Amino acid sequence: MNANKIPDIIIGRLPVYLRALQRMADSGLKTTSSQELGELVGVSAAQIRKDISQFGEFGKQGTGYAIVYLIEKLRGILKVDKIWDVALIGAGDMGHALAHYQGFANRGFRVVMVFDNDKSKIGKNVGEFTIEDTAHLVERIKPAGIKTAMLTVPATAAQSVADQLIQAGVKAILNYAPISINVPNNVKVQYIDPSIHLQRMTFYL
Amino acid sequence: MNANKIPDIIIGRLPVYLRALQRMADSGLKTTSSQELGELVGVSAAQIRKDISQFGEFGKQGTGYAIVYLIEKLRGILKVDKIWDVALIGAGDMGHALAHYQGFANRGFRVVMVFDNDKSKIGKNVGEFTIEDTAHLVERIKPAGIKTAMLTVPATAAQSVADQLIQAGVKAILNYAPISINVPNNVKVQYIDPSIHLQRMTFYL
DNA sequence: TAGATTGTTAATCGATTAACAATC
DNA sequence: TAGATTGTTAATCGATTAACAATC
Repeated sequence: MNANKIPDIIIGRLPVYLRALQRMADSGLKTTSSQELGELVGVSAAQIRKDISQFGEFGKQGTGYAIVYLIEKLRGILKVDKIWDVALIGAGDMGHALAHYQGFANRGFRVVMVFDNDKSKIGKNVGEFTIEDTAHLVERIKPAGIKTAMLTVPATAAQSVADQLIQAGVKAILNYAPISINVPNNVKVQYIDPSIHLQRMTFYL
Repeated sequence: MNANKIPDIIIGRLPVYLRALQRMADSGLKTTSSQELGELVGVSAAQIRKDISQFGEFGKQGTGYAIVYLIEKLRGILKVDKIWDVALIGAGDMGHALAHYQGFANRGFRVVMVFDNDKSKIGKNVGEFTIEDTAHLVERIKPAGIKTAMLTVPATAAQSVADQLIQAGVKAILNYAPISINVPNNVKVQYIDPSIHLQRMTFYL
């Protein structure tokens, strides 16, 4: 298994498989098949098998995959068998929702810091966090060794905050700002923009 | 131009082009090239040209694309040259953030109804909306002709709410619930799950 | 005109599917 | 054993890139 050779499109499907498997495990199921999992997530059985087999032989002919075992393997592959500290920049409505979000538990992440550049917000609390000044972002994130951040600032601020995050050593940015940002090759960005996602569907209406 | 022949992966890039073009227009630019736009959004110039040329000849040799004209065309293609009414189901933190979200303006959408099944929330206000009972979802959405909805309910409720939305005639669902849902072929779903997006990046850390 | 840039073709590259031997 | 299902190969399908004539 050489990470460099695995297509990113396969990596993108693994978290979806993992989510479905965890749900199966929660409901008490012990084993599943590529066909059953495929129906659940909307992917062909052949593709499920091909994707998983990139990383090892985790199934058994005749019986399929042991769910808990496969979950362990996928968590290891995706490196979410540990908890990643996440910095949140932008304490608007979306930032608040993410600071309170329960969906990071057991998925490998926890928010540990919240920043904003609005003087009227700095020092206030969001859930269990005290909003810090974005001006201190680098000096706070770098020594903490934080590699992951979520960006919920206005589009106009996104690139400059992203630059600071990169300077602070962040290598993965989940960008909620409605703008494409430029980052070095060794930094990953994922985009969440509800308008973009909706516009992708209206074409078919 | 036959919609059925356009690959979905191209449709998925058009909103990103549109977003960048609108930003260019806002900053006063008049024309752009496939190369300039490509650098901005992280796509090759050849791909930009190929994607756009699926729908017509919108550029000019030597000078490139007139930004406002291309915006008009893309908005027409994506059918966001009108405003789509959107129903929001789930008035938790994420639902509140989306109800207040300013980012739908000028992008083709507006939230018009908010539902929840929590008796303690029904009747309360979220921004300009009064939270309605999910039990009345079909009878409210269907006569209003709403085709687009956002789902911010718990995973356990997602499939049954999706079924009701489909019954109400909704054809496009933006699903924030952390679970894959099954829908008929003529209904589109897009998924937003911050943990999934983060897990897609931790592989590379 | 000379330079720039499109739209499109052909070539390349990559992803998905079908099929089946291996084997639990 | 018989049935089920994996892992993998080869074939198919689809997407991206490179290159360039057309032309603004």
